[in-house]
Amino acid sequence: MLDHCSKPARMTGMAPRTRQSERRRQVLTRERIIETAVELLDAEGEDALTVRALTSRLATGSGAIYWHIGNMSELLEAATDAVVATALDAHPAETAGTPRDDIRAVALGLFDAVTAHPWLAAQLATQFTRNPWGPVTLRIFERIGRPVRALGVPRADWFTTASTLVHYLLGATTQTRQSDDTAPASAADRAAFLDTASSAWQELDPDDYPFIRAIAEQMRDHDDREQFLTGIDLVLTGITTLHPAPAAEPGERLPGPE
Amino acid sequence: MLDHCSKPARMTGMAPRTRQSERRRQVLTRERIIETAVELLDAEGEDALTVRALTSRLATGSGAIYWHIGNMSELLEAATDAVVATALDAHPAETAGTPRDDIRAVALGLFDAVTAHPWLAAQLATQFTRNPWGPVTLRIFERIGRPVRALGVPRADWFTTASTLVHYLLGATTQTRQSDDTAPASAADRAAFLDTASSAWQELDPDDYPFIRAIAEQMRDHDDREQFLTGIDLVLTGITTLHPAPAAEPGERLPGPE
DNA sequence: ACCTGAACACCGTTCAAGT
DNA sequence: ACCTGAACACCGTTCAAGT
Repeated sequence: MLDHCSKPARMTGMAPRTRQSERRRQVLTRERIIETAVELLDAEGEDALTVRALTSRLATGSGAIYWHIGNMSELLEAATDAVVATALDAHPAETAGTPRDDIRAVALGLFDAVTAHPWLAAQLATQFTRNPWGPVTLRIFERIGRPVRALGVPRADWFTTASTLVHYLLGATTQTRQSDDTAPASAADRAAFLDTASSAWQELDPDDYPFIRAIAEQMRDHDDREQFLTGIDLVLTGITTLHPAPAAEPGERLPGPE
Repeated sequence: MLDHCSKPARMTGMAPRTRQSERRRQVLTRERIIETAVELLDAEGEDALTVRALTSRLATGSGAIYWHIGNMSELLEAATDAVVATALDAHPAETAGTPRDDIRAVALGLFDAVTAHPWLAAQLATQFTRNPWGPVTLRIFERIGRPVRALGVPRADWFTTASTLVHYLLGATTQTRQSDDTAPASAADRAAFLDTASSAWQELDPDDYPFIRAIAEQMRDHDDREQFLTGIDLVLTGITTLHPAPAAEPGERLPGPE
């Protein structure tokens, strides 16, 4: 008989077994803490997620939180992972037609998640740098990798190709938003922001920033989502140019080598 | 006559005028604070940069810091910008031959800076998400944009093309490193890390993570720098495929349209 | 103009103690 | 096993006061 739990917060993915049917509104679980964290982040932004705020929302003490969760950055990771998971599940890869569509679906899922949860961009970036092969990265990588394989990319290039796509994806989703954490920008706010930025760019020193000055108007008129998809297409073009796909009927499912 | 400085920390790029020749070792300036911040970050990692640590290194009070600097995140931005600036200056764009070489030079400059300053990856990511068009992004964008233009990309696509490249670049540099902040990983540490990660991947559920399992060995044997450059080439291939360059002598300098 | 440093209003985390 | 909540060791930032 092993003492399976003398130190807390270890069994990461496992809900504590419920003996009868417990009123879930009352029991404190890891899942409930994560849920509440996401609510707090959505409602009041990243700075509002403190253990004190959690304890008051959950009507417990800080010790209770730490019994379930380990520490704050673990909670942030779990919250990010949860949101990313549902974002990716929103577009199940099997549904779409071509591998290209699958990749676009994953990309748009992430993009929409970031606009729905303004705190997510910063957390994705943090997760990605602090824990490059943590659950969040792994999840995205897997979802991108499958269509990369189906695209007909040779096995030896799977890792490199998927990495490139994921890197672009993370870079792009991560820059996508200029609102502050609490108030998702309205369309008007956004236009105003782009307008002032664009004007500021035109005032830059012509010797230091000729290129920025040259694209100032383009940037004012650009649409983030569209630009995002164009970038994906550019990377996909690179992939299919370097690794021309084996001939196949359009819409047919490619199993990929091996 | 205008009172140019009733509120502090406003004249961002301007050194306070020195009347005679002041012993610079003694005067506290914005630049000296930034320098010290970088030293602190390099030596002890991101968590070690506190205003208390700064005051003791600089032998002042916290108020002195705030007279020059505004707040902590402004300091972080300035430190990041300073390091990025010298990283990009290490490979002046004019030196290299083709636009492709210029782009690679910028990319490698950033890559090397991130490995030399382990805290930089996280800060780049933060700067990029919190302040998408701040000085750091602008600087990189300009440096990438010039060769994009020289590549012969049509004017209408300058912004989109440069964005894609920058997004990939940031994503890739940002994931590049798994050491903790204080101890840059030795080659052996790195190999051990990749080895355990690779093994862990092989243990993943075959239903949930077939792709990750399939690339586990590739990832163990991969080299970050090489993978980084391969990604750049892939994106460049996408660019030149979508926008074939006008014919020109190899090595000849293209001014770009307009 | 520039700097001091005590004080304020927070943090995350721990841990003896309860049930 | 699970939770309480006071206490600890920090933070960034402010501001009256000095020169």
